[in-house]
Amino acid sequence: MIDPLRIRSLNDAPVRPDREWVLYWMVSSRRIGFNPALERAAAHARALKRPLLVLDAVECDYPWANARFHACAIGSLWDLAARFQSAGIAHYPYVEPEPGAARGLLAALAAQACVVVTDDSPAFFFPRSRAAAARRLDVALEAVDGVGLLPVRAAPRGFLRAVDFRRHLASALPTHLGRFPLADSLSEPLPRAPSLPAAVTARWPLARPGDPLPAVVDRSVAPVAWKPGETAAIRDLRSFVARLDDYTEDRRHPDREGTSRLSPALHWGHLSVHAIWAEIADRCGVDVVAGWEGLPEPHRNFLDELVTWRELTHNTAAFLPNYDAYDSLPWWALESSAKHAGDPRPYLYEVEDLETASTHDPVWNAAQRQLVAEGRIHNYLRMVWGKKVLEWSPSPEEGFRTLLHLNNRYAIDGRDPNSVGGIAWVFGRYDRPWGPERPIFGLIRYMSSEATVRKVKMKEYLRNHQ
DNA sequence: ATCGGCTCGCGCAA
DNA sequence: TGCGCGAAGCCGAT
Repeated sequence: MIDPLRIRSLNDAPVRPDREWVLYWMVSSRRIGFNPALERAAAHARALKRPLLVLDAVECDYPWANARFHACAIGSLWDLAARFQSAGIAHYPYVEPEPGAARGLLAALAAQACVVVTDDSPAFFFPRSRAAAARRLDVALEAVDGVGLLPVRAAPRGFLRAVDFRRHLASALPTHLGRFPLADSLSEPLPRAPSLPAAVTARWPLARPGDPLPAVVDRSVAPVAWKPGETAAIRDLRSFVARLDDYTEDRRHPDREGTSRLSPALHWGHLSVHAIWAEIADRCGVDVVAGWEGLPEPHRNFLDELVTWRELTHNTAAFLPNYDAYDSLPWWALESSAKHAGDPRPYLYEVEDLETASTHDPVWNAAQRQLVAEGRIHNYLRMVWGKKVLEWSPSPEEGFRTLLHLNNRYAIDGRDPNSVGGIAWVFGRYDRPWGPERPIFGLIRYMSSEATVRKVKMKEYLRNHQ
């Protein structure tokens, strides 16, 4: 059974049992495994004895759209198309050829739907687009939260420190581990797939592999080697879990690639946290309901990153107003930064200097080059990368904006509560004051490129990104 | 190599 | 009201 705390009704319109199909408007959970929204839509279809239709649309003018992100979004269409076809589910892959072309498609499919189910997600443009749909549709619209192990909106409040969120997690998690979504949302038989309505496909033609990239999409950020889609994500997951024993030590060193690198798959919804925990639990021979307290240290460390930190940042996105704006940072950090607003900045860079990795600092330049070339920065260096932009910007507000810009434009896991959380941490969120009080930083935790080179193994990394 | 000090806010015990 | 302690650090003293 789907956890009722994951389901929200977004409008007052009724379920209309005499219509043609149940529509799943797939948005941020683009997967078949452990997808409570898809599971919910399938349950409606069985109860109403109607077929299931999945709308899987990629618009071309969402914020930060470019060729890199389009490749991520479109790549999963074909992975899903094959799997929906073999499950006998009608799948409507659509790639918008020009801005605004998709307008009306959801409504056209919803006009023949008994009920519409979509993904819940607290951030980016998703809340606005759901709200617009809720106003427009004449049929019940439900949002189902497949973000994490805990339903985001079931939290009693927003949490601003990991230690407090951990306490909440410890009390809430046992219940929710007992309400796992299905490993295969389509495991139970469904009514036969409808043929897609000709009047709709005539106006919004089905996407096909090899369709050209829409002309309007920004080509200046090129696709990267990361392979999108649930199938690839599960393969990557298994290979990571096999080397999890070394996680605690290896994740610190850029030369070792000990991190999971699963963050893009989580961001695009190609992989769920449930799938990751189930895979680890299975390999360790424990039941998912038992939790990970008894597992070895590397496993616990990874799950703390995956669950505590990831779900904390989603909690922040859902509960802290303007969570991605500078002035939502903690009071002590704003005050300390303000006190140092007049400090001289020995290095000041324009966004363009940063974007082209033209600073005096070889560590920072290497991280920025990795971001541009690969769409990611090694986790440890991502912190230093951020701290330096704080140091080299005319003001912390501008540094904050610059980091969001660089991250949203290049990172394949950007535009996500998690990466906003990482950037906000640079300016003090989730952290505490640290003496001694320094120029520019004030009491905000300081990091240096020089100490980083001493502490972590990154000779090859510096060679590879120059 | 390891250790303390730097500094603030919060939950909890008293 | 006091106490302990907290995402990833840094620096200097031992």
